[in-house]
Amino acid sequence: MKDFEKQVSAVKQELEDNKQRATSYDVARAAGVSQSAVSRCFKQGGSISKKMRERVQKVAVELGYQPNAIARSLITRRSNIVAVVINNNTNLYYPELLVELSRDFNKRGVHMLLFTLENESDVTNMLDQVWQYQVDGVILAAQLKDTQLNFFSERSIPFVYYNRTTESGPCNSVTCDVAEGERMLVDHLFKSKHKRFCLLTGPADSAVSKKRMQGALERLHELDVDDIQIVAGNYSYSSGYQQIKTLILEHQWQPDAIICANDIMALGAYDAAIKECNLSVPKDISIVGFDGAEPASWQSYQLTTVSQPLERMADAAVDILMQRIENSALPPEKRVFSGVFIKGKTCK
Amino acid sequence: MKDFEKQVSAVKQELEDNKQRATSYDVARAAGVSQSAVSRCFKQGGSISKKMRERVQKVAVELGYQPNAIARSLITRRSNIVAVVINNNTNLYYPELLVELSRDFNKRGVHMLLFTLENESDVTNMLDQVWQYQVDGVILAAQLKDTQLNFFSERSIPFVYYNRTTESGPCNSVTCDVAEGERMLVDHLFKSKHKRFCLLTGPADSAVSKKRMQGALERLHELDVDDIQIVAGNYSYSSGYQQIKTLILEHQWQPDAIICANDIMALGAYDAAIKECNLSVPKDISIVGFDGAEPASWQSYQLTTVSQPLERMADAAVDILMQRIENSALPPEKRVFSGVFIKGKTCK
DNA sequence: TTGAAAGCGCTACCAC
DNA sequence: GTGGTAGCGCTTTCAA
Repeated sequence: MKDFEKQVSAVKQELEDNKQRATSYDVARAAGVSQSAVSRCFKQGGSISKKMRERVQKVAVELGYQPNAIARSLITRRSNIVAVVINNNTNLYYPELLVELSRDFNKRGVHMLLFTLENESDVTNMLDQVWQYQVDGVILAAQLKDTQLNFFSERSIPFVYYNRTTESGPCNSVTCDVAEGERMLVDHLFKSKHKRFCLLTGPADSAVSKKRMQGALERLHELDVDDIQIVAGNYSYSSGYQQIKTLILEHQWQPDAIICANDIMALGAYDAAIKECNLSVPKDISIVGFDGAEPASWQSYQLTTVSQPLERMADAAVDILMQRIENSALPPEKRVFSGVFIKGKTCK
Repeated sequence: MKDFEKQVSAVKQELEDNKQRATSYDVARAAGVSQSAVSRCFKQGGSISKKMRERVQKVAVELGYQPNAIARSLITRRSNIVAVVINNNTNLYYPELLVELSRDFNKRGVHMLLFTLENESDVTNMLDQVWQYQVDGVILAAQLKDTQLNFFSERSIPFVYYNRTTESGPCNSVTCDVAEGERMLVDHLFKSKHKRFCLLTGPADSAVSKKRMQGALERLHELDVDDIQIVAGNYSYSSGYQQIKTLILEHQWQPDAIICANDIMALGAYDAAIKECNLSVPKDISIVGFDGAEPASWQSYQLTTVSQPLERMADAAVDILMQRIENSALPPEKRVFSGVFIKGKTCK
């Protein structure tokens, strides 16, 4: 055994005895080089000779060495971690979003710290954590108060609002053109002679729902439709089901079109109309949603809806965020995508 | 203005000028105490007088100081971060899992680093990241090779296998008793005189699917049923739809019961039977799934299935993991939950 | 109870 | 290209 190998196994033994993880210093010792050399070896574009790199890498593998990301972050002030904040009581359209985001971030060597919000106290807690963990940036798929958004600006933490934006003032955001989408839906219904409209909303505190319903209402008013009933749901299948059942059977008010704030609720409305009210869709009543959620396309439903280009929106959010992380001087950017009208079979 | 306040605002100004984040040292300077005192103030059970605590906290708020979690982790060797690894091409039952886990972990002040796996290279990458980021523990809702699991053991990183377990040898795992669940389903079908069975599997590389199908098969064999056809799906709605359509229309083989590896695929099978094959469910054909996914309970479907106690399973996983993080000497533990039979309306 | 000093593992900068 | 040295922000001894 050569001296070199002897040294490596001695260090290895020592680490195992003390149940310690290998540090760059250990690798340096074992390889007989300086600690700086080890560091450079693991850094992109570090000036290092081929010989040295091979020598160090061999030892590193042998000792199971990987640079400690925590220590690195401490000095570079870059954690390579972004926070993704979602509001779990809203739209269940998000699971697919997470997969998309995760894919995009991983491609860039960035990791996702996940926060799911349930109530207001979770928000302040999340803000603290984001600050404590020095995350490089934040994707916000949850509504925050303006004062809470200021938290990020004050600390120069770049963030991107997903599926929502600020009304006044600039910020980074990625949204789907909701007004346009609702207009397509309303126009489609109006052209086929629908007269009595029911709007089934999401939770009262959902800005997304508010925006969507507002979009539909505006267009209806433009078209001089005024036979409109607004019913409060909460995005869930069962709320759609219950509310439509109640509206038609108990309140005896039967619309000829139901515009829902999201797809899942629309499916609940669909089932209620058919199973509870003995109506035929779309003959007796038309139903439209919004999102382009998976189940909406299932054969049993084939919902008429507007599909959000999820993948492109996620890409955009990641793109905007990463740009702002690399270069904090970049001005804010709002990217708006058009939804895609899906004809479906729930409108006559 | 008192000297004290003067000092605070001087430090504050300085930080703002340099766009720097407040450190414990800054707080110490502003409050006229030692840096150690500030540190103790933010540590649970740090020995510190009430007066000192108040003084420090007031300044900390003023300067927007929060301890830097990264620096803390470096020295405590505890990141308060756990990795959650999910396999995105499998069962879409997971979104709810994430919300559950997130809720549980947040309650304990622990954060989730999310990894979604798409292919084999993602696994090795994930392992590296887990190691680099010094995560305290791992929840594995994805199948890994035994050699990959060793990675964790060798480095004493506690992990919990979710919805899967090791056949041989101990490990921490939380599972649903699949064999028992499938037995309930098969018995239910058998009792109502079903004779010709189709098994619709998940992706070939899914251990969960394999386990479920195996459970069903074993019971069928015990009951001396041998008119069985196995069809390969991939967990998705469309695979269920296509495969059943093909089986019945093209291969002209019509089972009287279809046992699916998961719920979503069962819904696809259901729709195919009705829309494509003009069959009536459950009169002509019975269909069962596994999971207790949301859409399975929708009025249009009311699928007969076995529901996994998601919330309790998630709780258990978090519980087992956190215990191992606090005390690494704890022996491995496998917790098995019984699924709940949901009668539904897709079996005669 | 308090403060001084060491050091976690790394990168960044400097000479050489 | 290479090695020495300082120091990121914190916790943790150890004296006082």
